[in-house]
This record gives sequence, C-alpha cells and structure tokens, in this order.
Amino acid sequence: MEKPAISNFIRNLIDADLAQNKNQGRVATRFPPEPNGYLHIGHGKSICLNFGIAKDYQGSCNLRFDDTNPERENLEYVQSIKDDIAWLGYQWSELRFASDYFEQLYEYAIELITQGKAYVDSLSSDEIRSYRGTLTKSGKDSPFRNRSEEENLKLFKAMRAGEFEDGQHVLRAKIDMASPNINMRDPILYRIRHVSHYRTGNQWCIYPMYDYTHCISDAIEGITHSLCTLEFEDNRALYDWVLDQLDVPSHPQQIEFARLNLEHTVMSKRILNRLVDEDHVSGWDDPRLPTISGLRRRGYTPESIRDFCERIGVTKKQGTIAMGVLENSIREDLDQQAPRRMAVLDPLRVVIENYPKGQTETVTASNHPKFPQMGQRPLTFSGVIFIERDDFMESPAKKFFRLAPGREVRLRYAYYITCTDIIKDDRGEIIEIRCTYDPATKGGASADGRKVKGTIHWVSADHAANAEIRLYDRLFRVPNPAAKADFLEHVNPGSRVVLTRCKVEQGLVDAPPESRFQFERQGYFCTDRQDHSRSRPVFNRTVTLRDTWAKIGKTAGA
RNA sequence: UGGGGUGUAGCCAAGUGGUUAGGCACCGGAUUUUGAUUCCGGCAUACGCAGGUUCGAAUCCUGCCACCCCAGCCA
Repeated sequence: MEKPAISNFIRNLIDADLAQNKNQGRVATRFPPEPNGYLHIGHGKSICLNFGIAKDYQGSCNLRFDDTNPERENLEYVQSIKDDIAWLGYQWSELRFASDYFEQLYEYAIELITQGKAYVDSLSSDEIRSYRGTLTKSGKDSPFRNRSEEENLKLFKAMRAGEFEDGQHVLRAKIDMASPNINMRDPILYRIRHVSHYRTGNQWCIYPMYDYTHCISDAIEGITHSLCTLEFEDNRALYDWVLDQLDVPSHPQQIEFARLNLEHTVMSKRILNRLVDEDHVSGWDDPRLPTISGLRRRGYTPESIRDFCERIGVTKKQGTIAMGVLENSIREDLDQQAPRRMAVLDPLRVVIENYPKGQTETVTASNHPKFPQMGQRPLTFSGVIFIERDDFMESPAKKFFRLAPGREVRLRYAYYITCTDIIKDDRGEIIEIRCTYDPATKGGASADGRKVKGTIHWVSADHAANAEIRLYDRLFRVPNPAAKADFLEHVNPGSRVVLTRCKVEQGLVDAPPESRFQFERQGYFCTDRQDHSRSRPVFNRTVTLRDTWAKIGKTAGA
C-alpha cells in the first residue's frame, strides 16, 4: 500500500507558492540550532519537517548553527548535533554558521545606522527595561535615540574596536517605542560581550542578537521558507522589518508551528540540564531522556523517530502527544526488523526429571516467525533449564495459562513439560521446579495433536550466558512534569531497573553494540552502545511488547 | 479597555459550503508454537459557545468564552 502523502498547513502554503511560481519554484529550508545543548525529539520534529520538505520538493535544507551567543556554545555541541542529524538519516545541503556572517552582519548594521534606522544607546540594561514599558503601557524614547549618524557610526565602530566595557552601549533598531508589539520597541541588535567565541575566538567583542541575525542569515542563504516554533510569532514583524530596510539577496517567509510536547517527559532545556547536572540521569544519552542520543541508546531506530514525527503532524495547535504514539512507532519498526531471541530476565531453575542425565540436544528456533529468510538458529536443550519466574504460579490465578503444578505447557521450539513438584527453601521461597517432558513433542508439536494453552521461553542452564539487562520506563510519573515546580519529586523511581542475574542465549554475547532484538514474550532490547561487550553483555529494554495479560491482571485486581 | 496565536471524539490530525479521512488509545472477535504480530468489527450524528447568512455550514458573518505566547544586552 502506498502511504498517503503528508499534508499540513506548511506544505499547503508551499504548494500555493509553487503554483504561483514564487521563488522561481525553489524550496529552501534550514535547521538552525544553537550549539548550546543536545538535540531532543522536539528538535527531531523540526528536523523531519525541514529536511523532509527539502526532500519531497527536491529542494535544499541547510544546517546552520545559530551561534551568536558565545557564552554557552561550544564545539562538543556542534559535533553532537551533526551526529544526531546524520544518525536520523538526513544530509544537509550546506553547513553554515551564523558566526561566518559576523562581518556581513556588521556591514548591514552600518547600513542601518547610515539610514538612520539604528542608533547606539548608552542606557543601562535596567534603564532600557524600564524605558521599554509594559505589556499594557507603551515605552518611551531613550535620550540617546537621536544621536547623529556620525556619532552613531563612531560609537558603533568603537564598540567593535573594544573601547567599551560589557553593557556600556548597545546598538538598537529605531522603530517604535509605542508599538503594541514589544519586539518592535527599538529592539537591541548588538551587545558588547568580551567573551571568546568558540569559532571566532577574540576577533569580536560585539555580538549580534538573534532577531537581527536570523533573518539576515536566512536571506543570505536564499532560504524560501523559514520554519520556526510558535513563540516566535511576535518576532516575525521584526524579521520582516530588518529585511525590508536592507538590500539583502532575498526575503524569506517565516512560518511558525507548534513545538512537540510528549507526556511523561520534558523537553525544556532548563529541566533537562538539571536532570543531567544533578545526576538524576546518567548523562545526555541516558536511555530515559527524550534526547536523540538517549533514544538512540535506548534502542530507538531513526526510522521509528521519522515515522513518529510524520504521524504527529504539524499544526499551530499546541498539544501533548501520548508516549504510546512513540512506542507504537518503535514497536511497529522493530517487529519487522528485530530478530527473535530468548532471554530469561528473572530465572527460575527447572529440572526435567525424566530427561537423560548429562544429555544435550539441539533444537531449531526461527529468527522471525514471519520472515523465514531471516534464518534459524540452533539452541541447546538439556535437562536443567531456566524459565521466567513469572511463568510459574503455585496457585494459578484465573486465566493464567502458563506453568503450574500438574499443568502442561510448551517450551518454545523444544518440548511439552508438565510440572510435578516444587522445591522451596527454608523461607518458603520457590527455588526450583521439577517437571517431566514428553519426548514425543520435540520442536514443540505433539504427535497426538493435543494442545497446551501456554508457550513459554527458556534457556538451558549450562548453555546460557549471564547478562545485565536494564529495564527502562517513563522518566516521570505525571503526564506534564514541566508544569510542576517540584518536578524532581515526580521522577519515576522505577524508571530504571537493573537486572544483573539474567540468562540469555549464548549467541547474544557476540552481538555488536546497538544490535536490536526481540526477546520473545518480553519486548525489544538492544545491546548498550557504551557498556556492552562480550565479557560483559548489557542490554537495554527499548519497549515492552503489548501485554494483554498484564491488562487482565490489572482488571482482575491481581 | 496591549499585541500575537489556537480551539474537530480520551490523545494527535485531515478537512478551505454539498458521498461524516486517517493514526494512537480503548472495547469485542478470528488466526497464532510469542497472552506478540496479523486480520475483521466497534468507538453510539467530533467540529469551543451563542446567534446569523444559505436549499445546505466544521468551513462564510457577528458576538462571546477558554487556553497558549510576548516586557533577556537568550535563542
């Protein structure tokens, strides 16, 4: 089946532009992160939007680092952002840096001053704030607003030359201090900052502001559609104003869309920073985080993230997506891709009493129930195996159709077994199960056609490998943690559970990092990108399988 | 009594005056050597509210309501 074409208001606008041959039929977008942090799934939405449009319209999409604030930007972030975008499967048309435009930006500022559209203000930041007025009260003109062109030029050049301290002067646009749009009340264009920039070093001590830089950068690059999030709606007037004053190569159209919100997690850089800095998580790539690197480490595929971004759509309405939508995307992908394996997370020893002592044999398991081309693998079976503790109940609940005293179940790909006895320790804990097997059921099918209700997974005790398995769950217990002042109190204590006594198929230890599997009846897991090795196998649970039994359990109050 | 936005089922989301897209979630049922997957069916007439225009309105008009964003020398 052909997927239906993506439709959203931005693509509709582009279609309309194309129909009028606007921009000579060209479509050019850009993804413009500030390199001051790691990318998260919210950026992923923007990446898929911008790069996706470029792809579908045979256009271009630049990666431009919006690096105009030297205080918090660095190369490490630049690198991680490039890595994440590449990993997501996108290639930028051109790599640009706003800092590459510093000289041009400066020239344009001179042009503005010459036109009488910008002036050097010498008010303090506190004064500027109070002169700005409020949401309901208009601002008033700075006493420095009417400096002469010569004086402005002289001061601005002196600012660049480093003749002033931080904060002593700023360059402002001369627009309208009474504008109902606060962004238009003589916005600051340049500030003095004697800080070394990670790319330009000490070449500059004045740095252009976002509103001034972004529109000009877009215009220089010939961007046709400049897509950004809703909070910039009010900045659009300024975006257009700047470009209207200047003799720039083009005038891109800014279009705003709603940013992504996901339930039970946070997208705010401020909160993410605290979680990392205060060690509530292990780092920016902690598998519980919605960062691209976290999702990657968790086991998400680039395809699943792109699919998710496509499903959620692009609108101007601010909504919150349920985590189930993301989970659905990864399950759908992994169900197709991931080879099946057996792993026992919480092992319970089972001795098969009528199995010849010391004997072993090979059974064959398929790597994917629906795709024979994915092959098969041999599994060693023996008289002592491990099964999941959950798969046995001494007094089975209603509708429980796994192993219980006197009950027969199928060991996947092996034999039918029947529980004959339970061994407990002094404290009454079950430490071992005794069973018998039916030799006529090898491979898991009975000769007489009798059925069993349950099929459970297993590994042979002497032929399994030990592994560490990390179970991850939603980071926060509440749907909207960002709305809570004490969000740290709502971190889900069970968001990470480390199991160290797991038993997995021997072949699994040789899997390279970032290999993905379905552990049958459990979920999708991947070898940890950092910690997994042959000598110390470590798996992360990406997502569980859908679990109807768990639902039945809950409803029954079990 | 500032300005800018947004309101379509539990959550997303198409739709731009005239056969009630779709997805997620949820509920049934069929198949199944994963309580998975897959497949069928349901989700009782959803368009913020109130008026109006029209043969006909989620779509056009008027008024109202709710929520979000803006007063960094951040982006």
